[in-house]
Amino acid sequence: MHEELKDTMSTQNNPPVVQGKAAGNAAVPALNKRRQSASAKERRTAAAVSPDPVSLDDDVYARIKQMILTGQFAPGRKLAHQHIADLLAVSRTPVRQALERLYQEGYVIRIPARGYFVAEIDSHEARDLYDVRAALESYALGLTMARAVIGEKQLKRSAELHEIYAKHVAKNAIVDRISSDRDFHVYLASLSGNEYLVDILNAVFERIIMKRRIDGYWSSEKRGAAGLREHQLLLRAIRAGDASNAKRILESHLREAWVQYEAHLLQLAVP
Amino acid sequence: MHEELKDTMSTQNNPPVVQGKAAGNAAVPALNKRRQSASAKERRTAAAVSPDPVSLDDDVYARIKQMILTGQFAPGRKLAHQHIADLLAVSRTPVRQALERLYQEGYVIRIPARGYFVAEIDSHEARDLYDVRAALESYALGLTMARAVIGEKQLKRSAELHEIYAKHVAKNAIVDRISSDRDFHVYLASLSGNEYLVDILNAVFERIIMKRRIDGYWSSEKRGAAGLREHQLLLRAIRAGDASNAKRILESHLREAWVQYEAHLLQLAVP
DNA sequence: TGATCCAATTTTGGATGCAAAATTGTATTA
DNA sequence: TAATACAATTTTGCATCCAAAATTGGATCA
Repeated sequence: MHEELKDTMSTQNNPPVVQGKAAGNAAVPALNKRRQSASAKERRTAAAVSPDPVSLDDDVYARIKQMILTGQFAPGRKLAHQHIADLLAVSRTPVRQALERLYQEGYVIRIPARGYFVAEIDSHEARDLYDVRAALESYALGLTMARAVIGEKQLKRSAELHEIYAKHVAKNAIVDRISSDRDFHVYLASLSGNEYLVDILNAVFERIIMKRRIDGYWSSEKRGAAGLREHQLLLRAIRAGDASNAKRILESHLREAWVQYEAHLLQLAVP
Repeated sequence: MHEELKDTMSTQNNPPVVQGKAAGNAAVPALNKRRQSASAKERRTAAAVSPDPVSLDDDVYARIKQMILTGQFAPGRKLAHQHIADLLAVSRTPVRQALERLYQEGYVIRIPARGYFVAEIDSHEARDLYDVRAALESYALGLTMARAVIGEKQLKRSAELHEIYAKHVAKNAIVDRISSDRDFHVYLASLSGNEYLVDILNAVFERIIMKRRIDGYWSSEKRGAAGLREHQLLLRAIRAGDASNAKRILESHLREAWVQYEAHLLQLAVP
């Protein structure tokens, strides 16, 4: 036990005015705005002018995360404080701060006296991710159909996102296709009104996309086209207010996506 | 852009031997062992003897979190570095590190140049939490029934956890009841084999329990007894391999739990 | 009495210092 | 040549220092 712990939930310190929002994010990726850097010295002064008083922490965090997501920092790679600090031209403090955050989010692992390393994702975890994704999306859809009122605006927006996705499929623009697919799905989930769920779903998507990038899995054109049709069916069912059908379509869509990916993983493992 | 970024996913640095496990935790609470402290100076030397080389960071993190969960640090309260550091007899560095982690997990909010504050949870978020809980548990149960083989060992363990819960209900040991209820549910979810899901579920539970503590909601004895019966029915259905029935029971169990809590929240809001 | 400005103080956010532990590289020995 | 020992170097993990910003507490003025 420790001394002087008479300091409990006493009256001390009034809550700040803000409160209430901004909370509510466990499995959460950056809700934090980003900046494309500027050296440490610049910052202090620049911040006064710029309408973007983001801390250096956030900046460093975003940049390291980006490097991990894009594969510039490969899985397993060691992330030494000094090295990263030199690379980004900052001191070690914000780097540690950022690594801690990434550790919490699971992008990085930490071995007590040995440091931080970019996390690996095995195929077992990939399956877990797909399952969590299905759990969340499916439940969100149920909520949406059951209690949210889907207005014209929402339908229009869904269709819009669908169109964007379609365009990328047509152009076979791989990276854009994947990110617009994500946008479509996350938007649908967001109609449930459950922000917490959406936050987690976003984090899950980010990891799935990272894993896919690592595995070089961009799925086939055939899958892209099928996905397109499935989205279309899903939208139709939603529009029709047919909850059970919508759910069925979504679940089979997600299952199919996983099956294809799994096949790719197995293929990687064999030769 | 930045200089010297020719340092990409180059060969530099071999992966550490460990890897592979230990990863896979986004919405994750402490997977980290704890220690009941010891001042900074003690640590270095003590660590050599103690078989518990946990960092001070982890310790501070666990202790602050505990204080938040138990309400010693009330929602909205400001968490100033120096103040906490004095309280725990460490320097500000590990405190900042810990606060950052708590921020990432959503227990604390951060306002850029103003500091950290214990997060509030509104009733809207409480509902979101219950929904995410339902999404995860329900899906996990589906997975378990569909692909996991539930052996005698698992059934026995479930029954055991159920018994423990029953005992606490009987003794009306409130805190124990809640935590054993959590153990029961998390164990069932873990049978799905999806660790990622379990991690998130644990985080969700932790927040729900915190929120309930804040609201002084320990649920009625009546609800405790009903919950007990529902658990029993659930176990029976699982044992019988009746997936759809099990799922139905679980979902209604969770719905009921929420309805009761919601009633409490409404009651709080009115008078 | 109540609002406004300003100086003193606190607090944040970041940089650096430093001891212990881990890693690496080299020489010595078998 | 291969294994071990050990010294030099790096890295972690925590403490401390410091400038800029925010907060506080008066004093001043209306």
